[in-house]
Amino acid sequence: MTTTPDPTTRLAESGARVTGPRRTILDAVDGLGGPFTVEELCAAAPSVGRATVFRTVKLLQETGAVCRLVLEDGSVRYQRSEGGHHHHRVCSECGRVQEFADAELDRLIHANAEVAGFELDGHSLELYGRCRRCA
Amino acid sequence: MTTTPDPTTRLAESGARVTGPRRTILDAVDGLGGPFTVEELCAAAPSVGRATVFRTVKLLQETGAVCRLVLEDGSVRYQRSEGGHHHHRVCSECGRVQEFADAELDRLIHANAEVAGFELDGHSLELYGRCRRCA
DNA sequence: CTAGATGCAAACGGTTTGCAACTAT
DNA sequence: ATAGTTGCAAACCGTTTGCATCTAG
Repeated sequence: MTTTPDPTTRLAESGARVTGPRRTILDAVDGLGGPFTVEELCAAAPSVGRATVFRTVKLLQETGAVCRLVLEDGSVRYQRSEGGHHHHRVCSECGRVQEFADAELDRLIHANAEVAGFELDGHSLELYGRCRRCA
Repeated sequence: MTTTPDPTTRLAESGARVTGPRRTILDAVDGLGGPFTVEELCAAAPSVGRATVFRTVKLLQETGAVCRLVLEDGSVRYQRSEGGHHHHRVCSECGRVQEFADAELDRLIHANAEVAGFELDGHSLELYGRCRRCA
């Protein structure tokens, strides 16, 4: 199976420094567990400046440790990620978000693009509803 | 086939008034043709106040005459829509966006949710790449 | 006639930036 | 030693709001 280096390792490997504030933010992300706004992350890591939180979230997105997700109403949240290509199931009840991959779905998406003569670079798919626990 | 009332009719049917500014905005939307930002729409309808443009875009979204779309980089644009459930193929080259529906894909998405015990309310799917003309 | 719509300008919330001080490597 | 990182505050940008005026129905 694919190795999923921990966020700190990812940072180092991407050439970024592993600093105090960044560790603090990574801990806060783990602590939050679920999807979070930058605002919430700031609250969870009060010792770190706002600008640094924004900069770090962007950095973590680039390294794949965190992924951006767009809720049904268009608002933006982030969440700890295993990285790689995946989609989301967003629960409108508890707010939790499941990552999932579905090769069959991806295949069909590629087929759809092909038929339309569309040269596919990427795609995003988000499911909205209630998770097993909340349904 | 499904009747797709023109935007003006939609407005009237939804109980909203058909006013001068709203007509101006609808014309501007048609004039722009492709996806647009509110900023661009303001420029295309300079006689209408900014706030009204925002309010009207929201209104048009609600009536389904216009749909919101999220680009790969997370930025938001709007575009004239036929309404109803559909997905998008976004061309990164020319910026054009094709609406499409794909029953087979929708079926698979529902199946995916079902297997996961997820009670699906809705979903969004956006394809990114280059359209036939640009590829 | 009157509820709904408009324009303006001010307020807003989230995000970015310039810069001088700091620190991981 | 030095390029990368941080904190702060100010700037920014897209969007919303309060309010007095106007107008479609």
